[in-house]
Amino acid sequence: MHKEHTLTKNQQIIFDLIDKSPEPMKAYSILFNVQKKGIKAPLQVYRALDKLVEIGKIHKIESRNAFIACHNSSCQVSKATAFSICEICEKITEISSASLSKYLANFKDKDGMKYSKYNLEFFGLCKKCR
Amino acid sequence: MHKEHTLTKNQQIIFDLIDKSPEPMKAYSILFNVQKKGIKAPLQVYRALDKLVEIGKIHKIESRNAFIACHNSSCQVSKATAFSICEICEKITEISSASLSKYLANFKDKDGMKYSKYNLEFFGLCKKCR
DNA sequence: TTTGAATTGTTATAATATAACACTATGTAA
DNA sequence: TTACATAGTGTTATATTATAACAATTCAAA
Ligand SMILES: [Zn+2]
Ligand SMILES: [Zn+2]
Ligand SMILES: [Zn+2]
Ligand SMILES: [Zn+2]
Repeated sequence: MHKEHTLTKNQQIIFDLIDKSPEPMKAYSILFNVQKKGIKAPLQVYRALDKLVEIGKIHKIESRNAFIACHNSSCQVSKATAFSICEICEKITEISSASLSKYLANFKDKDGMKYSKYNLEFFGLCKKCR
Repeated sequence: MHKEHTLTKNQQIIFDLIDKSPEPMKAYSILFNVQKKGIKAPLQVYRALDKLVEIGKIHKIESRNAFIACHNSSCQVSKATAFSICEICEKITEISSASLSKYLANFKDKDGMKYSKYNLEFFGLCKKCR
């Protein structure tokens, strides 16, 4: 059902880095880490990030200005995202809950407005930090 | 039940500006608008914004780096926020839905983690732009 | 093989946010 | 009242995040 996107060289380099990272990465940290691979300017990073977000390979954690690889197979585009964020250790996990996504996908506000996209960020303390 | 916070001079000036604004305001636009009142530096703005967010008088729209006054009486702190964002005209409204907030306040993830705070941003087209 | 869309490389700059430090107000308690 | 703590202020400098503009290149579809 989902279209395969062949990543370009820069996109692949940057995706691999984010995918390997145990935590979300920030743009300039990505830049620092890929300079040895020939990616030298912020724009090269941001352009790859934009594309990777667009095709759903990564998501942006808005409250942290950081990027995380998507490991949720039912999530091929960044249109319905939910994250769990520990406010102490900053551990961030993508939430994959059928009931949550169903509830939010069907949510209508008072005007009957229906939404094509949402992003939800939960904050609290993870197991380890509690 | 909720504690009244007496705003300081800078906090009041900045709150009044945001509260009067028909749309969310960005920090440097706020700065520009309050310079005639003697607030000259970004830090003065950010400090007031931090405090106003903390006490729930305003909220930050994370995906837009913008600030909006809270008009939701049941929302005295910024711990459970939901917004509707039109992707064309950028009209942004705070959503006040008892069922939504109840659902999210009780949401537990797979690990049984319960959250103390959340922020939800819905994207779509408003009435006018549809 | 042309042609158009996407991607790249590059320099410069814009926009958003915080560090550090000295000072001032304000409230609370001895 | 005096002392103390907490919060707020003013200021300069700097860090962090993100985009504008333009020329060159790649690559697949018509
Ligand atoms: Zn995902
Ligand atoms: Zn933690
Ligand atoms: Zn509110
Ligand atoms: Zn609209």
